[in-house]
Amino acid sequence: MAGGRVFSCNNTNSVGGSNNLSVLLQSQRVPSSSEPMDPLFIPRPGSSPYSFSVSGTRSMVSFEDVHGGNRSFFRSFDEEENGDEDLDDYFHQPEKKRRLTVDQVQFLEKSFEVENKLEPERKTQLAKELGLQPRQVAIWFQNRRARWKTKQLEKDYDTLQASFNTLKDDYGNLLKEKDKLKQEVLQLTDKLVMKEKNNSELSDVNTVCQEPPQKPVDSDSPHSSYPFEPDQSDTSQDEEDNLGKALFQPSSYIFPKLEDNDYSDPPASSCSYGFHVEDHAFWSSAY
DNA sequence: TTGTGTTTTATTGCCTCC
DNA sequence: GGAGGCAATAAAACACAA
Repeated sequence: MAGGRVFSCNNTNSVGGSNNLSVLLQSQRVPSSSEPMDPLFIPRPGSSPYSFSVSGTRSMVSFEDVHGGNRSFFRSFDEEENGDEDLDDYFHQPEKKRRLTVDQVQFLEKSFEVENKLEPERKTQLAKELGLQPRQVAIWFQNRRARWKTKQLEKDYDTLQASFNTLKDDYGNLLKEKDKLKQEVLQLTDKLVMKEKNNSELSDVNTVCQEPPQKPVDSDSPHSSYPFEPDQSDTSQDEEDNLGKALFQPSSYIFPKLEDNDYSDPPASSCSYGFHVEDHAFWSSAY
């Protein structure tokens, strides 16, 4: 193991330590689990740094720069438990990594919830309260922030995954909708073509059966191509004819043949649907 | 009991800020 | 330049199946 710090003071609570510790702490104020902690988690004046129960896990406490009170605290426990012969081992063991007690961790967790950054004052205070080195507290917060960040990343990943799936579904639905609409447009186009075909056949029959026009053809007349127009007063019918004519003039188609990719790149104006510029003018005047 | 994977504590080196 | 944060990593402690 790298590093030269010695946090020795091996206190393995699993050796019946919790019970002894409880006895030892009987005279001290032990908050119940339901008792709310100080909001900033700076323990009350006069309360002991060990005023929490140790719930029997295998945990150890290290304390390098708090030899005074804390060491004597644990010496009391260990002397009771193991006797003097263990003390030498106790204080001369090679350095080992020590887990914090459950309560120390709980304390730190609460404090972390309040604020995940550690100002020097709070660090010192927490260290004092928990009987740890300030550096240990700092390290704990650092590692805790790293764990929090990892969790957060996992959450973010899940969120992104979920919204990706939603978007994917939406896209699939839109594709289906697009195909459906495309089919509809094709059907309507066919219908219109058929209708126009019938109309023009009917018109041919009329031309054959009727006599030539009596009136001279006015070349300036807007209806010059329709010499057999009905009464001029019937403007509605006239407009209808013009509309039908405009719709199927080669230069101004309203329903162009749809190519496979004609939706992939929307036109400059998504409302044009393949109209020529002059067709827009026509529609403006027609309505 | 042991092998193995996971979690926790701690170090190191680099970076940023004051 | 020192303090503090972070990422990467080591290593001890722990959990658990076989």
